Amino acid sequence: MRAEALKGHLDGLLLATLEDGPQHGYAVKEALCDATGGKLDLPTGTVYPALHRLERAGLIKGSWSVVGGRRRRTYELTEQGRRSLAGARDHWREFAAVMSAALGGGPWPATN
Amino acid sequence: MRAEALKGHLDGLLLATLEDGPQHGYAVKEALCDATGGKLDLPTGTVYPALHRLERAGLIKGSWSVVGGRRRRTYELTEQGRRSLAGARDHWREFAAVMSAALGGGPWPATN
DNA sequence: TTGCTACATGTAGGAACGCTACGTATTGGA
DNA sequence: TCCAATACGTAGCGTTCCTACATGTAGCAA
Repeated sequence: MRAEALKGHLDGLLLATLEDGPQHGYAVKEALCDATGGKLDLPTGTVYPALHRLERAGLIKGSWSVVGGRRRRTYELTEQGRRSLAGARDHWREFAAVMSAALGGGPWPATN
Repeated sequence: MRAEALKGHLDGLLLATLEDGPQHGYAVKEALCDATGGKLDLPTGTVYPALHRLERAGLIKGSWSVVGGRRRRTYELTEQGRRSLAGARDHWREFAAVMSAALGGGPWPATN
């Protein structure tokens, strides 16, 4: 996976991962890895700053806790984050349509 | 269309536009705009530097000419560029699959 | 008890990319 | 005469993600 390919699309992925319930950062990273069959194994230096950015933007809300002697920062979607996620999905659909139209080679890949 | 969304995907679009035959920069920009129903109206400050980059990378080859009193730099795909385009299509398919898997909200948008 | 791995969070610095804003020049229509 | 469309270009900026490093706990194996 090219490094730059993700640019501008990471926020939506993080928000989507938090849609099913609150998660701490490391769990979000693992969930994304699992959901994509290991194809999206983000470095922590990518995940944590992105979560901080989302929190500053008011899209997620974090709170500290301690589980098993390890401190955790658990994040949950805010109402604004939920709206932003819906927007991200719309934008992705439009972007993917534009890319497929311009890139050619078949309108849509097989659902494999 | 978000500004950052395109990052890392522009090269493939430009190469795909040149696949059907040589084009000059401005025509490439127009072709992309047409192919996407005006949704991808790239500024010239994006197109020209990108073409220069592709030429430096050896993926396209440019030559000057004058048409109607206006100087043009016409670009055509190199063999390496053709291979790169095929790779870009593969990468896009994989990236789109990963995004759709992680973003949720339906596996693939309708083919509209 | 030493060492390693997994878990869990964080920052500093850098590289890449696309955009904004500008500049230059010609053609042709209002 | 003025402006839009055509056609090319660059400088500088902001954003983003990555690499590399730092910190600390828990648990397991040697």
